[in-house]
Amino acid sequence: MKAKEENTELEILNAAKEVFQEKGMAGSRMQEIADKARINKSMLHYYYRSKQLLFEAVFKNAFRLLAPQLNKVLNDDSELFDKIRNFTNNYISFVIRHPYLPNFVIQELNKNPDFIEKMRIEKDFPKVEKFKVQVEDAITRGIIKPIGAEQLFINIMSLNIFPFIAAPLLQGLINVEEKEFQKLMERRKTEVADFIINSIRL
Amino acid sequence: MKAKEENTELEILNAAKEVFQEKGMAGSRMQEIADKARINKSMLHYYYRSKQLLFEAVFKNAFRLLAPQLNKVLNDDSELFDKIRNFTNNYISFVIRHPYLPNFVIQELNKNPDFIEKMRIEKDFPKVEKFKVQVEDAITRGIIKPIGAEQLFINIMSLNIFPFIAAPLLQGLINVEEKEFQKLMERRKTEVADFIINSIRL
DNA sequence: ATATTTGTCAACCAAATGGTTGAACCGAAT
DNA sequence: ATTCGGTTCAACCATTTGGTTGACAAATAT
Repeated sequence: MKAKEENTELEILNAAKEVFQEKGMAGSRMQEIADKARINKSMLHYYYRSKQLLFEAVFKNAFRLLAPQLNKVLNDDSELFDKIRNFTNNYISFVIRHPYLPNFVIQELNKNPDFIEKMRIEKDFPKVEKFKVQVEDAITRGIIKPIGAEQLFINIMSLNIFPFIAAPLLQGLINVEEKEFQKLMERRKTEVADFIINSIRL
Repeated sequence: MKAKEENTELEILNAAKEVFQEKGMAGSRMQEIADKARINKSMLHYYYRSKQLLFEAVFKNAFRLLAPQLNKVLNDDSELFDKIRNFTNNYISFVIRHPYLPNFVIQELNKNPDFIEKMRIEKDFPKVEKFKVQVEDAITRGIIKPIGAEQLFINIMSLNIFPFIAAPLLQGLINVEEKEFQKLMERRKTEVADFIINSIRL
């Protein structure tokens, strides 16, 4: 019965992912997850004991998916400008594959800031140190203007992540349909990198 | 008994604001709002009929508070660079006064994109047209490099709003305490404006 | 083949939750 | 003093919700 067991467990995790990421912890219902996984509600508790634990499993999975993306900026050996261009160009593809994920992680971290400490233990938890060295090095070598690595990192994240988090608001303000907004996002793949590099290049 | 009536109604709205903005629609409990307003739960329904309507009252209020901030970028007569510096410098003060507000608006708009249409009717709903003219004018006058007004607007919003929305995540990644993070945000008041202007200035 | 463990479900359960009701209360007008 | 409209609350109510139980089926081990 091994196959089936793992199957059900995974089926639950996938259903839970969909529901939790779309509606958040508070807005999600165990029944909806069970329905989506096409199993009985008892099964959820059989495999994950409680809503809280199921949620944490989903959250950890989500974070483990997001972390490598952040590490592309923080812990990659490529040259700074390439790195910025690469991340910016790739992030949109990531969002298309996991539309609710970044916002989900950010929101639940807002409601439960302690989670970040639990995540820090993980071996691939993104750290800023290496990036900091790289930025400071680029500054001393006269490649970019002086800027705090933290600020630059925040800027890269902001410019890439925010438009997707605030999509409905921005669509409303700019007054474009979803299709047109997607085109704007598509153009950002290159424009945002240029925007950043223009700003820091010497 | 007029005074008391308005008092209770306002007291409810304030309590509801606090609870809704911190926990979102789904995570909020009518009882908690009643407790915070120091009144009976029945009063909530007496004045606002249902959770949904109370929520919408809070949301509209929140949006009406946020709109003027956005209009400082979109519908202000000041010169482009001043405008960017001004907005960037002021936005942090706004967030300190209303820490949960921007995220609240964005989140609930995500869960209910139709809300933006209801808001568009309001007379001070921010529109991008005027800003667009200003940016295109600055481009033809050779003051800034070519850039879509929409992209520039998204960039300004991203760089200013995102750090507060993702504060717990960013704090975790950069590995600083709240105090230190606040200092980073304080520095952004000027640095973000420079970052933007550096990027677009000719 | 038999016992044992593992997986699945329908039926339940207690607590929480949004909402309702009816009576009491209060200030103002008659 | 009485009436009357608006205000307040305690007690209720129906439904939802996370979670449990006990029986049964399906594998696995003996």
